[in-house]
Amino acid sequence: MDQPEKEITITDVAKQAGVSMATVSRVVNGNNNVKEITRQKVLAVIDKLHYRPNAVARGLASKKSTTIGVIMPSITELLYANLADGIDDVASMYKYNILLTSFDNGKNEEQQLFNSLLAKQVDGIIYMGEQVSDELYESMLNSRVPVVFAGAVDHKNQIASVNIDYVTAARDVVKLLIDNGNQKIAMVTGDLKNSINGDYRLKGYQQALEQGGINYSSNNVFETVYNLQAGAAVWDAINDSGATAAYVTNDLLAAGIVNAAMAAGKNIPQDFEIITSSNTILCDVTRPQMTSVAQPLYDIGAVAMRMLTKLMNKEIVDELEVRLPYSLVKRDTTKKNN
Amino acid sequence: MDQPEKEITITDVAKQAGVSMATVSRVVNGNNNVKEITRQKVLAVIDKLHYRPNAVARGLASKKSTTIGVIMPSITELLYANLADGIDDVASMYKYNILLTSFDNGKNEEQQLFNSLLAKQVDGIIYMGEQVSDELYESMLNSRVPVVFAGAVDHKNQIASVNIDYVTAARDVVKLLIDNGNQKIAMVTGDLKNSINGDYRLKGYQQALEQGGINYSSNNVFETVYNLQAGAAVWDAINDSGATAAYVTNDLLAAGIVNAAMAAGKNIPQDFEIITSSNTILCDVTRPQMTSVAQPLYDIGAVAMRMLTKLMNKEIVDELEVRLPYSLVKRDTTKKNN
DNA sequence: TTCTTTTTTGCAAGCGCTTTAGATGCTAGT
DNA sequence: ACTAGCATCTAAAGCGCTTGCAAAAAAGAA
Repeated sequence: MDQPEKEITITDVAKQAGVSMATVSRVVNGNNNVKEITRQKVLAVIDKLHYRPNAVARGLASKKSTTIGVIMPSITELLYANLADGIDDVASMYKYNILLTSFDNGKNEEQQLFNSLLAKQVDGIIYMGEQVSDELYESMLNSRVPVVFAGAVDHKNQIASVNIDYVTAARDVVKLLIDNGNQKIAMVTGDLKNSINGDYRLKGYQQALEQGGINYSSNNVFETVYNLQAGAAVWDAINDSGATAAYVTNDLLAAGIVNAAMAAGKNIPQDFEIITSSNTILCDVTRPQMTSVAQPLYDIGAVAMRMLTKLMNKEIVDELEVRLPYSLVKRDTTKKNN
Repeated sequence: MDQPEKEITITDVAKQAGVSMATVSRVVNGNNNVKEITRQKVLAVIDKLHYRPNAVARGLASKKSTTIGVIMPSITELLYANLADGIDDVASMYKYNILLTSFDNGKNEEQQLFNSLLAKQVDGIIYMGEQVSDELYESMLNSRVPVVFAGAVDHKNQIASVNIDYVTAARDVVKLLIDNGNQKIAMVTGDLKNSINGDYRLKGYQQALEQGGINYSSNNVFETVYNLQAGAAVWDAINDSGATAAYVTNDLLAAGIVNAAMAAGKNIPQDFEIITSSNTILCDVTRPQMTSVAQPLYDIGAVAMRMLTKLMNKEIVDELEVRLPYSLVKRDTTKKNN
């Protein structure tokens, strides 16, 4: 009884059903060239034997693994978790499995992850990192399988990507802060080498200032890391700078700032306004609740995955660089107008 | 140039290096039976050709995929994300890739996910769901590959699992609430059919009450779902019940309650105390910050994965049911004693 | 040197499935 | 009855790699 019951293979099914392997294969793969009665016969045997095709063998023979690779920074960051959620749903909708790899920021192991995914013969890859090295970029361009960026920008615009327009999003919210009467607005950001921050958001911030007739000063840009402590730590500097509002690029960081400001006795939003950038659940948890750019994270992931299916399928993709609409969710860290 | 440059295979390497495939295979797999000079020669060719072994072919030939499957509820729930984080780290430490599958609670698709993972020839599976159907349980027991539960209990204690002692954890915190002078303590929980809630935590809650000489009443047990709105929604009922403290089984739910109570003008912790159960980042984000059972989520995931490696390796595992120590992190939703 | 051992290699048989080329059996047309 | 034309099906060649077995080479032993 307890002996490792031999796995049943396509041969077993073929034998029992009195047909060839090829026919079983056709039935399993839904190929039409099988007489209905034969199909039934085969299906019956499959059912009886609990036959389950070996996906590895299938992959080797067909050169398709029905598996996609996902490269992401920490899975515990809500931003990425939400993107992954969208990817996952669409992937399973199209019967793809997900090979998940994440990297500790810093170590340049992304290239390695990428290679290992290729070695596993994934049919496509979704990348959600922050900055790709030239080498990795090169690998992606020459890759045998399609690559799509989700929530990550390709400055050279050669790789498919799904994002929101970070520039206008930043500009919009900073404009709102200006309209609300703020003259000195801090931008609190993560690594500026990440071009979403350093190129796009910063540009939007600067554009808004310019349009509002406010001089830009790098002194108002606070570069730090994405965690609560950093938020608390940076608060004093922000406050000392005389800023009356802050545009923050990360919800957790923003939560830290909100709490630090509250603890310092600031009255939010009357004395200080804050807008954050991802609209994760954290925006609803803090008190006051945070106004935020609402990135359609789930959708970004979902659309990226959908795009990948098309690419894998050699279908034409009209637009390589997709920009999904974002909105602004006003909560309680910004003043209510009229 | 743009023609799909043929993938280089072990044959190419063998030919170029003037050795047999077998030798190349040995070199690649670190088999010792290769003369050093030969090894160097082969490695040089591998390097030159950028040879990368096809993991699928390897898997088929060796019957090992160096891939494990992970079955989890929503990836966006911090609890699971943290478990997954630990799993991921240890998995990559042991060179395993992760095939991630998640399910929308409710639909009984877990069995299907399990089967699809087996079809993909994973070498082992980590399960993090809440309740396994009898059918699925049976499949797991008879599975060709080992299965480990992470943060999920096996009431029948036949499948390897890693958890904390939910009973004593619940008892401890409820005892603390009693010691703090509360006579009527609510338990706010998710689905009681999930045995972590319905069997373990509830039991701990009851034990603490009993030891404190307080009568248990199911009226003080509030069963709901895990989100912010539910927390807000259940608050009135809790308050009306006359409870002066609550033991909550989920951080997001707890955050909802904290905020609702504060909004209702309650003074926390003087008027109302709250203890939650997972010590995720949410505990630090709310104001007041939440006292919580500190489940070592990352470690649970890591240990589960480590156990799985042993199981996959046919090593002996002394204890099938691992209980990791938990602690209690006192923050500001409970009174400071002296 | 010759015979053993031991170390290195190569051969070739699969792993379980897909897929192409061609066989077989039917139906219909003439 | 004979053949063309389809619908079905089978045979068998891989897919790229691992691995047991045996041969070849190298190293000792006598």
